[in-house]
Amino acid sequence: MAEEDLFEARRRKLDGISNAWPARFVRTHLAAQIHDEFANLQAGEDSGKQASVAGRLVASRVQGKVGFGDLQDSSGKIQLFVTSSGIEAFDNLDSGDIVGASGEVIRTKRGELSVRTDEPLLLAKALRAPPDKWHGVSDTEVRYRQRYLDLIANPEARRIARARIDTLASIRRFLDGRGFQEVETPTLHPIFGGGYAQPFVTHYNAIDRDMFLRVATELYLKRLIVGGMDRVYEVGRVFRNEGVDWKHSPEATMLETYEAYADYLDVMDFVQAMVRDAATDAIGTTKVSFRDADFDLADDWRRVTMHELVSEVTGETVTAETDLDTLKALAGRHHLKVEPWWGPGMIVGEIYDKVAEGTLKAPTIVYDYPKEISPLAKDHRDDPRLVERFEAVVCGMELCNAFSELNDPIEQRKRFEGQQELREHGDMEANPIDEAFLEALEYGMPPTGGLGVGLDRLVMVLTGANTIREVILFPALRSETTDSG
RNA sequence: GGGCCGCUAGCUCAGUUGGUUAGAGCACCGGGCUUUUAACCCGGGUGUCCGGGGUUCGAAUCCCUGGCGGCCCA
Repeated sequence: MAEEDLFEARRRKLDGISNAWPARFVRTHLAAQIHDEFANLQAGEDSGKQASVAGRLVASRVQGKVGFGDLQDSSGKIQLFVTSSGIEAFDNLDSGDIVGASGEVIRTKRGELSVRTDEPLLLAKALRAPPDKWHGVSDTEVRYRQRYLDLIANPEARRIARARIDTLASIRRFLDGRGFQEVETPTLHPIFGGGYAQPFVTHYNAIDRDMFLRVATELYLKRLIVGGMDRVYEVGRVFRNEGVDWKHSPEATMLETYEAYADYLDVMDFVQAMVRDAATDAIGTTKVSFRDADFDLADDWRRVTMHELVSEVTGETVTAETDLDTLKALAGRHHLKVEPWWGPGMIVGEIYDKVAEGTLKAPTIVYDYPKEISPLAKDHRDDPRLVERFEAVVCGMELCNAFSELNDPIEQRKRFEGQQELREHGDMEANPIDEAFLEALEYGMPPTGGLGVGLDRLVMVLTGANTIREVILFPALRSETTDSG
C-alpha cells in the first residue's frame, strides 16, 4: 500500500470516534511501577488491583475475541490484555497510537504481566506508522533528522539520552555540593575569545554591529571571579565554525568551572572526582569501554608532562630547552608542516597534537604546556617557558582543558599581542585583544584554577558512543533538499 | 577541501553479465482464530530504484553531473 493510502487508512479510523483527541488522561502507574509492584504475581493470577496506564502502542496481537498490545511509556513496556467488549475498539487502533487503558493488573497464563481492560482508549492518533517493530530504524540519517523515531524504536538511543541527563545532574550536584554557583553569561560576544577556534558571526540589528557566537565562556566567568564570585560554573553551548568529525560538533556543550585560590594541581584532583561521580550516577559503574579501550575511571589518571610524552612517543629527548632547529628536524621526520614563524613551543604542541595525543588510551593528564600555545594560562612556577596547564585525554580525545589562570594583566596583554601576531600571519583562530577583559584583570583577579570540560565528550566516554552525534539529540546536518541538478 | 562507500516499497533489505511485468520479510488491507508476545493460517501487492543528463534496441544496473548520508584524511 502506498504511503498516502497508509496515511488515509489510519485517518479514516478516526471517523467514528467522538473524542479522538482528548486533553487529559489520568495515569496511576508507569509500566515500570507495575513491574515493581506486581513482581510476585503468579502466572494466571489476578491481582485484584486496578491500574491506569498510557503510552504508545508499539505492537498488537489480536486473537479472535481477545487481544494483546504492548504499551511503551517513558519507563518501559507493559502488556494490555483486551477482552470481549473492548476488542472492537482495540481492533480500530494502529501501532504507534497513543493509548490509555484502565483495568485490573493480572499475569497471563503465559506469564506476562498485563493490564486487563475492556475499553482501550485512543488518546492521540499516529497517522504515520512507527518504525519497523523488529528492525527499528537503523538509517543514521533518519535517526539524526528524526530523533523521535530513534527514541521510540531504539533502546540504545534512550539509554544515551538518559545517561546524558544523569551526567549533567550529577555534575551540578557535585559542583553545588562544593559551593559553586551556576551562572549564565552572554552567548553573543563583541570579541571572540577564550578558545582557539573560528567563530560564527551574526549581526546585532539594534546596535548595528557584527557579533560572534561564543567559542568559550572563559573570559566572562573570569570577570565574575574578579567580581568576588569565588566559585562559579556555567554549562553552556559553545559554537565553533569548523568541521564535523567523530569528536567535533560545531555546537557543543561545555562546562567551565573557576575556583579562586586553587591552582591546576587542585583542578586535576577535582576533575577526576567529578568524572568518577558522574560515571557512578549516570551508568552505575566507573568501568567503561570506549572505542578500543577498557578502563576504570576510578583509577588514578596517569600524569605526564607534554615534553615527557613527546619524548616517549618520538623516542627523542624533548624538553623546554630543546632548540628550534632540533624541533623542526623532528617535526620533519614525522612529516609535519611547520610554519616559518613558529617558535619551539608551537612545534612541540604540533608534534604532541599530531603524533602523541592519538596514542593515549586510558585517561591521561598531559600537563605543563608551552607558553606560546596557551595564551590564558599562568606562567609555570618553575619554568617561564611553560605554563600551568593540563588536558585530560581519553582515546586520543581531549576531555578537558585546565589552567592555573593567568591573572597578571600585564602578562596577559603580552600574550594577546602574541596572538595578534599569529592573526597577522593568517591564523584566524588566534584570539584578538580583548581590552574589556584586560581592564577587568587590572582591577585584580585572585589566583584561580579554571577548567573546561567537553560534556558531549564525557557522555561519549561514559556511554561508549563512538561519535559525538550519538550523544547530541539533534546533531547538525545539511538541509534535506529536493533540488535537482 | 580530498579519497572511498552508500541511497531500491512505510521500515529492514535482496536484485546475477545491461534483458520479460523490480522482489522478500515486516507493516498495511480483507477473512479466520478466546492467552498472545517478531502470534499464527488463507488471500491481496504497495515503487520518482535519490534528482538531472547521456550511452544503448533495452538502464535499478554503465557513463557524466548534482543532492544527502557514512567512514577515513586534511
